[in-house]
Amino acid sequence: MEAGLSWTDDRVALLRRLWEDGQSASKIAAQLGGVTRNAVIGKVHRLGLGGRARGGEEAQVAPQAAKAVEIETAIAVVETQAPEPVAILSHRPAPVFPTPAPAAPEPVALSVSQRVTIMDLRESMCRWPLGDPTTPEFRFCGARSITGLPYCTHHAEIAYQPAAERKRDRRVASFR
DNA sequence: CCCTGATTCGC
DNA sequence: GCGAATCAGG
Repeated sequence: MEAGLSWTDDRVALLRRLWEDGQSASKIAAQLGGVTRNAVIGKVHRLGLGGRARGGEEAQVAPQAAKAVEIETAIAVVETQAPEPVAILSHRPAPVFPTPAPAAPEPVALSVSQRVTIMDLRESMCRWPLGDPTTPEFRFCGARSITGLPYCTHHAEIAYQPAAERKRDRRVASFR
């Protein structure tokens, strides 16, 4: 389902854009998907884009890129620090996807939802998707993931339900 | 330990 | 051409 990942014209174009925009290799790799930061760096050099961040001294992040990251981070921080009204749990908005069965409201102690953009998502963070991937509001859970797994304890329970049990006790993972 | 890019070199 | 391994550094 995810085959043919290679340096197609559009992927190269995106790579160029992001690299020239000052994004780091690892972040670019994350956005491209299917490649490591090494692959990105290797490609950058082959494209002759290398030597960025040079010019005399060490220029870390491009101003505009820094600004963008700054904003993204600010958003993440705000959403994280915001009191996150516990009440919202008992009064949540309608699910994005149709919910066939009532599906138990998951009384789980969601306490703090990190919510991070792909920019801030790291290996040790829960990769459970939140929201519509096609919108800028899209986020990943971001909570501390279980070592060796891509999800936090909460989402791992949803993601890895025993086949047998899942058969009858099916619950809809409406990505919320 | 987290991260960064740079380089090498077998494939 | 590709990218893992490795290196050098913050």
